[in-house]
Amino acid sequence: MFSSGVFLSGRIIAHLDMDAFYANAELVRNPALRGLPVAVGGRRGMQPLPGQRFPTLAQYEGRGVLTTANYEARALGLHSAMPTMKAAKLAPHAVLLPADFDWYKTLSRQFKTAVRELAPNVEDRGIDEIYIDLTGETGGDFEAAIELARHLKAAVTRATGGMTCSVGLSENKLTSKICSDLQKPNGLSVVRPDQFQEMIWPLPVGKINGVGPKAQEKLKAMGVNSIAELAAQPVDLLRERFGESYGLWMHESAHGIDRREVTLFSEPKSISRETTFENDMHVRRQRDNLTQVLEHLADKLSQDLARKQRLAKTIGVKVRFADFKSLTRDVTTGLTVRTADEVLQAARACLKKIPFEDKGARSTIRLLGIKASHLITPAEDALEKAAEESRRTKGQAQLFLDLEDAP
DNA sequence: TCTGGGGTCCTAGGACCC
DNA sequence: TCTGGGGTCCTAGGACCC
Repeated sequence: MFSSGVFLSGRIIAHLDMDAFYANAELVRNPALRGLPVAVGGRRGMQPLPGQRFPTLAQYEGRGVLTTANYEARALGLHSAMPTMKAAKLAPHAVLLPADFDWYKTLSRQFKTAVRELAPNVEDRGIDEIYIDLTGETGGDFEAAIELARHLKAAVTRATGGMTCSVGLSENKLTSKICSDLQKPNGLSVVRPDQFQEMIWPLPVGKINGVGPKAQEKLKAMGVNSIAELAAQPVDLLRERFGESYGLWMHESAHGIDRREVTLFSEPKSISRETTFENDMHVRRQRDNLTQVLEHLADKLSQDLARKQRLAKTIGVKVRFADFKSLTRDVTTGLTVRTADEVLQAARACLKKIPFEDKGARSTIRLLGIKASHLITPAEDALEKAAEESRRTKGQAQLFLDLEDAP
């Protein structure tokens, strides 16, 4: 029998974050990279120059940003989301490898499977991160959780051929996420319920997952930089400045309150494909190229829909102009969309709504994308069609009745 | 140094219906 | 002839995250 204490005690949630995931994934299959500064990014097909073992940033030409830099590369000032050309100026001799998502997904599955074998309550947060509810495994005891976390870390390293991760332990997702970042790489950090103020309050507000650059800027203007300073703000003031729900959320976050559960499954809400061109394209003069791109995106998107067994009620397009301003347009037709042709047709209808011009800012684009949303399963689609059919026939029956009633 | 690609959630206005 | 308030759906944009 469980003692009632188990139910009265708080939760224990772990946040597990793989260290420099893509870069370290490359090291796993190519140990010769060990010790070298390695960045992942750029386009496919880069070859090492003659006499060199690996392609380097210096030889990169074109658009894009780094997706990851390992710790050796970070020491040279590189970081993810840095424009590749800027990185090349900073560290021309760093190794640059193109992203190989199939390989990263393989390793991702491996580490998640290893974790689930020890603790099954896992929430996916993308390719390299998970939350784990350890309440059941530990009875809410932090010493037991630390022990289990050590096992989890070892299992992850074994399952991935030597990759490390950092783990945060606390009573909720918000705090564990902050906490896993306290010691990196290969860290294990704990924030017990009575340690929130001592350990988290001194940190900058940007450490809260959900407080981004815009909110930080606004808070700074109010004289709020640390989480402690945010916690000291009257909740009404935050609601006034940031909106009802975001203001309240900020206030609660600053006080370590987060009731969100670890969710084991979630339905996909949208599926999209987009691409940035090597060179900007003129919407009229390069119409044929753009058509090809659109067809390719529609093709890929319909494959994604098929793989995930979904149909879309809404299709949207996204365009980014040469000046980086973006526009979106979407359509909901009342029909569900599935095939490449159907996606393409809907996407064309969306594009018709975009105010392109012959010259100037609205004439040249750098990105084109298609998005499917309001997704339903084939079973739901069949149900809705049946319901529609029944409404229609009922409507007809009603019409007949009305006619019969008529004199 | 010009800025990738895949997502989620929230807000706000207008249409439309009751 | 003027005037409600609420609910839901659609659309566009923006902030944020990995």
